[in-house]
Amino acid sequence: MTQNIINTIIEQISADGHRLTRQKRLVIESIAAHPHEHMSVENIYNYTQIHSTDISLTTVYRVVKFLTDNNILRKLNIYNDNNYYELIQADANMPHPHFICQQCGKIFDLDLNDILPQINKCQQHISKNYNFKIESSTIFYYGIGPDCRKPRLYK
Amino acid sequence: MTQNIINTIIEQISADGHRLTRQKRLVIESIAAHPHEHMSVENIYNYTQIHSTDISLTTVYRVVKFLTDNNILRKLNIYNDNNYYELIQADANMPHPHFICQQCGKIFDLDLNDILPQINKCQQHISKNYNFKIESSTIFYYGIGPDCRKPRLYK
DNA sequence: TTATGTGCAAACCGTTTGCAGGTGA
DNA sequence: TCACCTGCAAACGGTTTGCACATAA
Repeated sequence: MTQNIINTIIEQISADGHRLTRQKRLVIESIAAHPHEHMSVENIYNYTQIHSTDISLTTVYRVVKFLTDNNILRKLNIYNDNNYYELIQADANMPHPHFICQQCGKIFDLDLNDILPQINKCQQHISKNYNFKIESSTIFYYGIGPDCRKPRLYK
Repeated sequence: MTQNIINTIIEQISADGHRLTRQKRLVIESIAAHPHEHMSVENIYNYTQIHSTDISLTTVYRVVKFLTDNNILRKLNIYNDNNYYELIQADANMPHPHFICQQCGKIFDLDLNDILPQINKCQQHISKNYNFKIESSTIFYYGIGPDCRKPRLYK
């Protein structure tokens, strides 16, 4: 599973004629090992250090930029000023909202298959009424997540 | 109109027991004079300088933070790494999406009264299925805006 | 009068860059 | 071989902070 992700990315890189270095491989492995996390550059760097110190923070920045430019990673824009990245998988073109818990900071991916019709209706409305050509969207909901919603003490 | 906005904000500030200084007034006037723009701290600073040089960039940062903490401004999170701010008006609790033109960088406010039912349905779905308490949301669409969509040369 | 606000310069911190040396294809 | 990649240290740019002075209430 994780290995599949790694292989796919590596194939994509060489197919595009880019070099596969030790450092790129390290970053890719670190990201693919945590496919459902949203990681900052520093997070990724820390993961790489577990397996090898043979990579610098500068290079992680460069590889992350490389992966983002090549549509393997996507940069999220969350209001806490840190930049987070996530893997772009097969569902790349699906609207893909996130929920951020304001208490613990955890980021959740939302699967919106059930309400795709509503989402699409919104996009169509906007395209039509404003004459916009929509290429992508980022949707963040902020609030309190399930882990931080305290159970009632009595009912 | 603009004066209304200014008065409302000033009232709110003194009602909350905060001091009203020359500098705060300058920032508020600069923002209120352009109620439909999304401005960076530097933009705001530049507007203040038109009317008076009696304010520093540092103070603009501090006043913007003050206004944000007091729910007069809202910070937007757009992927181009600059922080932009907008006035929170009476419609504060309405979902309030934006569209960003990737060509010219212009930011558009979207009025979604017509499709509020769809929007609300999405939020309800998320709250229910994931057990989230949603407090706010930021929705950005990226693409090409009407000004940058070239007219066809022939049809 | 005095708690707060302000200006300046310096610190901060995430990110980028120049350069000399290393390495994948 | 050689174009591209990497590490280091230094630069960068937006933002914050410490401190002495100024000012609204």
